Amino acid sequence: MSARGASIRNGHKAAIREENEKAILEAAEEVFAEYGFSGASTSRIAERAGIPKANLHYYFLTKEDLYRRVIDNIFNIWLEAANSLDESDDPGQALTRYIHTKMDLSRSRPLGSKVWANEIIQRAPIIQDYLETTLREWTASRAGMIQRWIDEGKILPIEPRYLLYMIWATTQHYADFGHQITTLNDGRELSDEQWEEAKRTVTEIILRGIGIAS
Amino acid sequence: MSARGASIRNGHKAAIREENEKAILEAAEEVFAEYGFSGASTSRIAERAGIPKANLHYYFLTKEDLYRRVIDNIFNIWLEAANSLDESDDPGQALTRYIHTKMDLSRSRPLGSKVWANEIIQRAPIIQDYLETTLREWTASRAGMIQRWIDEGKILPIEPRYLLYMIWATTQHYADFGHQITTLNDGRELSDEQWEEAKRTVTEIILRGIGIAS
DNA sequence: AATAATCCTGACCGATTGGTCAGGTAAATA
DNA sequence: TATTTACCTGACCAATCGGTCAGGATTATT
Repeated sequence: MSARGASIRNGHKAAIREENEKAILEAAEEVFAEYGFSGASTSRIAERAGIPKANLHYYFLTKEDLYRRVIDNIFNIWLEAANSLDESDDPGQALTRYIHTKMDLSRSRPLGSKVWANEIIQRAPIIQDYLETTLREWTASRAGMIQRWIDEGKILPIEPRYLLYMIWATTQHYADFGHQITTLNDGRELSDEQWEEAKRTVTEIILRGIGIAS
Repeated sequence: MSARGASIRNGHKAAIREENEKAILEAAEEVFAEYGFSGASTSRIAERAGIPKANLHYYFLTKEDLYRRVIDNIFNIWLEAANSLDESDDPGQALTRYIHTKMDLSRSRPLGSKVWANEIIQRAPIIQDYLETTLREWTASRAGMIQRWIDEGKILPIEPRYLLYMIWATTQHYADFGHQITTLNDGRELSDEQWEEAKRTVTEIILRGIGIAS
């Protein structure tokens, strides 16, 4: 236990801190994803992290502190993925890359998407400021980019915002409603092949839908 | 109070029962939509319904009973809307009607959509049997219908299930993520005109995306 | 070896949870 | 009018909630 990875580089105490915070944050993401902020209990999070509740409160003063840390992590991952919709001459390339990135994220980090969904459904009591600053600016800039594609005749005239919402909705659906999709797939999670076909279908419909031949 | 509507037809007692159950169910839908099953508290529901908590437990034995009634109502409304995707020769007509119905439902009954979303995110602890019976059958039948359209060359070959998921995701997004959409609309809810444009955009992209010229 | 800093946790706190119950009030029935 | 039935609720219950705290254990520093 005392000779693992970070513990050598950072000293024993620092390593313990690192490990425990990580365990708590992972457990918290699970529980917040499933039950939302109010429905989640710190004792359940502590139990899933394998530590006493009092120890959880040693690392994170309050439930809200912990929640904010989880949301921060998710938002940063989301921001990174958002950059894949970059300024590009070719809307087909840019949108394909963005949709694929978001679909991959829905598969690799479904919990983050669920925490976000819960937070929005509850009217964003914690992250409203994110929505009004970072997200609003990002959306405006990307909507402007799409509008330019329209003005240059590269895609058909559609309201850019509703296209963005459609991409968000469709890709995140595979995370947030993953349980429903699994159930409708006879209880089995989508296989690699099915996942690829879903990505292809989603991308094709959207690109063709805005007038890009694939 | 004693001379209103149903009270005349059904007697005073029956009218009281009707009114109270309705008030409780409406309050419950609000609270369950916002906080999910575990996060919702019966005292909060009772308070919002304007009655003492003990009276709520007179009409609904347990929190789960009440939740089931709310879910039942929502599922029936959903089933009714689902029929708008009927057997039809013309996929363009059928899908347009279905998408419009689902969009209208997202606007008129956003709470129901949110309760459903919460339930699925929590892995459907209560309604798993619905998913495995009614929803599974409905989906299979509709997927078959879409496949026939493909076989007849009426639409492009895409996996029917992923088209259905796309329609569900996109339309329900306007209910579940309504707060985010409002925030990105400078804090104002979508106007009638914006709503119509959203419907039009969604319908156009999907229909064109599967090869139906509009 | 002594001291300081950090990690850890059982026991506890007041508040809230879902739910019960005895007993009261009002309306329907006889 | 008398009696049955249904509606209503303040007070209460054990369990759980988020959070605190005193004090022990371990590691780092001097």
